[in-house]
Amino acid sequence: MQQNIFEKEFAKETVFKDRNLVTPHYTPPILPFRERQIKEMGEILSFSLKGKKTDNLFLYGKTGTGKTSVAKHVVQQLLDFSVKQNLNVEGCYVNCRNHNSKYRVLIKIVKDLYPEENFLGFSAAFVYEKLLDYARKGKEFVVVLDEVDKVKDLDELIYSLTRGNDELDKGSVSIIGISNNLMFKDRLDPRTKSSLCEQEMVFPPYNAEELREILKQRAEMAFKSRCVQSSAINLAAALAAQESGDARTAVMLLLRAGEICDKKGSDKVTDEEVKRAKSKVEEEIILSMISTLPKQQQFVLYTISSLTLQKKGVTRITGEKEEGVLFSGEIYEEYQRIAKSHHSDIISSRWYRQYISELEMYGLIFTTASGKGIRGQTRLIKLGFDAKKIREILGKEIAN
DNA sequence: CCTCCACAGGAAGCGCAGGAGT
DNA sequence: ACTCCTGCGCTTCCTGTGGAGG
Repeated sequence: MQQNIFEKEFAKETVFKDRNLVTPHYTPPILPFRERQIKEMGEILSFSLKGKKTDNLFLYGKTGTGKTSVAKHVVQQLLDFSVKQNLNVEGCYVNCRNHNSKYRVLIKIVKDLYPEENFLGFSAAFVYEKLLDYARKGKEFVVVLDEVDKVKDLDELIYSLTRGNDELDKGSVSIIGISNNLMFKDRLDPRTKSSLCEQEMVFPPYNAEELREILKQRAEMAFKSRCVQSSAINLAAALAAQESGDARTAVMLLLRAGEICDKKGSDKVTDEEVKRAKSKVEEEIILSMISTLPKQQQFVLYTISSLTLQKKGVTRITGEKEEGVLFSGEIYEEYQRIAKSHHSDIISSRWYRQYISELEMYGLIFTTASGKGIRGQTRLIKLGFDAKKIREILGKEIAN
């Protein structure tokens, strides 16, 4: 008799108790080291329970610092409490990466309010009225806009949402904006800025100590008991902390390490698996950052990684030596050659500089102003990740 | 000291796509 | 269906800057 192909997979030994709990989507019920932010946010939102409009709130901090988790957590608690006490508070979460225009955000909100109806195709004004109708029933409405910097016409969205408050005598609309881009705030229309940022909260990165606690807590929930060595947790925390203090990377390390264990039939996560997971997670992070970049920007980054591999280092006139540092100008020249050889257009040097600034913002490269020993004013550019990996990944990306 | 270098980065404008208004 | 409008990606043009070199 032939064996069902799933039988073997199903019976396979695993170190996981519940694998879902170490995926990035999962929000744990307890958020360590964010008590202050939770309390502060709770205080701000509590006004809605008394039937008042709460201040709009803007959260920022790097990726994996718990912004989304805290926001979801507090809003959920608010809604739970509201239901229990029979109060008129309503909330909604929108990820603006998927809903990246005023219209799409409004559609998403209204669809959450009226799940059985479909508003796709209706005019923006109609959808907006629908939203106000809802608030007119005396609802205090809290909208969480995650990755709010991705909205194309953000000024108008914020304006529309806040304008609602003037037209309503009962009920209100409050906004919680989340962003990991600090610069973005300064590019906003001053009016938008002042209304969105009535209150602000900063989320600092976690340090190694804090990450260790977080991972310990997750490991206990997600893995079978005694399947994860404590030294492995320490290592994962240390690795994530020196990279960025990003809890998401730290958790991903644990997840991939566990998967590596399962694959080779081992029943214990040790330093060895974490080390191997590190390279895998790094690749995933690089790929997720790189794949959405414009083609020309990919060429620029590819050029930087190629040159980094070719050159051993720059000797300054002062005698000190630095590894893997490139001049802005030489990159642009090489970029033109590479783009040409791919029969691609070539961007102007001005726009190239713009791309360089963006790459720095994403943390893919580091730049420093040329100081003593270098003639003229230029930027010295250094890769933020392993050159070989970036070139390898980009090579595939550019090919298609 | 002045001049030149090798860029940085602001301002203005251009062509295009996609949405709103009619 | 048609114009009009607007944001976006990009170019062109330009002024600014810190140090090298004479």
